[in-house]
Amino acid sequence: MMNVISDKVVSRLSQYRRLLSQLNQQEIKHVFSHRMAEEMGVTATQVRRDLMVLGFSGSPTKGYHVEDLRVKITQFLDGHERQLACICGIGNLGRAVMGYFSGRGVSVDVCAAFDVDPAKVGRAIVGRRCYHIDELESVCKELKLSVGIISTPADTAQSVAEKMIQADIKGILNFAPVVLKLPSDIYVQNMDVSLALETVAFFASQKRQS
Amino acid sequence: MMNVISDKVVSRLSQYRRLLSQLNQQEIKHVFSHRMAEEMGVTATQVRRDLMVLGFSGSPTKGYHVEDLRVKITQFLDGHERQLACICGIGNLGRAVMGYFSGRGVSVDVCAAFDVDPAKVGRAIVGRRCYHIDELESVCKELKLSVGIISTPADTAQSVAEKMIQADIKGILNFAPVVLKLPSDIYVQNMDVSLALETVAFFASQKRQS
DNA sequence: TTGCCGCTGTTATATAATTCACAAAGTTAC
DNA sequence: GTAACTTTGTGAATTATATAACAGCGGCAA
Ligand SMILES: NC(=O)c1ccc[n+]([C@@H]2O[C@H](COP(=O)([O-])OP(=O)(O)OC[C@H]3O[C@@H](n4cnc5c(N)ncnc54)[C@H](O)[C@@H]3O)[C@@H](O)[C@H]2O)c1
Ligand SMILES: NC(=O)c1ccc[n+]([C@@H]2O[C@H](COP(=O)([O-])OP(=O)(O)OC[C@H]3O[C@@H](n4cnc5c(N)ncnc54)[C@H](O)[C@@H]3O)[C@@H](O)[C@H]2O)c1
Repeated sequence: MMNVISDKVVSRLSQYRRLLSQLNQQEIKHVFSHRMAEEMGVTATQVRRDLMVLGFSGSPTKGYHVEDLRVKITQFLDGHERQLACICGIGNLGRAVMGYFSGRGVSVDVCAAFDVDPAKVGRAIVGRRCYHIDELESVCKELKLSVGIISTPADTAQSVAEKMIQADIKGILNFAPVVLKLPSDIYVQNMDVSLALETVAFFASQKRQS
Repeated sequence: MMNVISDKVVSRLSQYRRLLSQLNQQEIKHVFSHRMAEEMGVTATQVRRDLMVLGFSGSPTKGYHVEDLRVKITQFLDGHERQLACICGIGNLGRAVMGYFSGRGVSVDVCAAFDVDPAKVGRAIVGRRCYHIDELESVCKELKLSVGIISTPADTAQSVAEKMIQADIKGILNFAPVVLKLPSDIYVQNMDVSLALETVAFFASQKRQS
């Protein structure tokens, strides 16, 4: 079994890559861990530690080669093939997400949309055809999608997730405010905006008193 | 200084409250930690440990009183007054968030919107007037807002955050894919959807190989 | 050359978060 | 009444995560 890696490290690697792309555009060839750390709001030690998992070496005098490191991270994160995703629930949020990730050259491409609303099914949403949720399995298997995004109402999220699993999807990004009950071999990340907002509100009101 | 509490605990408390509201609607009066744990996908010990910070006691025979606990959590999280928030950047994502949190009876109310686009400023967005970003300080101070949501493009997020601080905002929920550089007395939570999606994609592709 | 200097890579340590384990206490069975 | 359960509350142990510490190396100044 492959050496286990925490999702925090993966997330930071993804952030490093983003930063490296920016540095690349600014024609910066080399960068020190301190610089990366400062831009990302972490410590230099953390940066070096994270990069250890890649087996990528920098030079003590020049730092890390920006483009080489970017490529190395991309190889590590994306493996070989580009990742494809689908999204279920093309409401207000779903449409925004779809518009953001569809097309533009980011590393994950959201290439299929699903809904149950007859007003949406069959029509094109931000340039992609919207399928009926019943077509999920066939479309996903055909396109070999491995990632699903749930932006349906909370009460349908569980059933949508189960349909995704039927369609061989292995990772889910869930915007619905529910805890999905799924087999442990499915990776789930919740993006619960309400929870996040309430957490921010709590600390904001605490800071207010001081 | 008040005993420090981690954001993870705050977030879970908020989730417990959500669950308790549901149980309340189902007319369930008492609940055991095991039940709550199962619904939330955590351990029973964690539930009890989290509830310790409230100083709320359950009964070994009946468990926790649903409504009393809900009220206790609400007092703890919201303090006394209802929290008010503003949102800057009424694009695709901002409009969705605005529509979701404006009005409906959740604990945080997004009651003011700001943008720079002349096509939006002055008009009503999902029932609320959209102000120009230059009015941020005066409006926020007048309404005593303490929370800000950033959904502007990445390259303007830092300047928007600084304007929020000028307006006495103490907590920020940031959707823009940048690390904000702010004084340490401002609480920031990043909702980086791209990072989350890439993280999910990574683990999905890993599961695929096994 | 020689002796610093600043950076990387990595081990050791510290802190944070979670789980284990169990005493205390109410309930039920009989 | 009391023995057997069940669950809470919480100190202790464990695990996860982040920081500190430092050896090793190459450049550079004198
Ligand atoms: N909009 C926000 O900013 C926001 C904030 C916090 C949480 N959320 C959560 O995100 C989710 C989506 O929010 P939204 O505002 O876009 O909701 P929405 O009501 O605008 O959209 C939901 C969409 O899902 C579709 N749908 C319903 N059942 C379906 C099914 N079984 N299969 C496929 N599609 C189905 C509906 O037809 C609709 O188009 C909700 O769970 C909501 O709680 C949204
Ligand atoms: N839409 C998504 O699903 C998604 C996903 C990941 C990240 N994001 C991030 O969220 C942010 C918003 O995304 P979006 O899709 O809504 O973008 P958008 O371009 O649709 O909207 C941006 C809005 O911000 C306004 N704006 C620009 N400068 C401003 C300023 N200085 N003050 C106030 N308003 C200003 C613009 O007029 C526009 O209305 C971006 O940073 C984006 O990277 C969005």
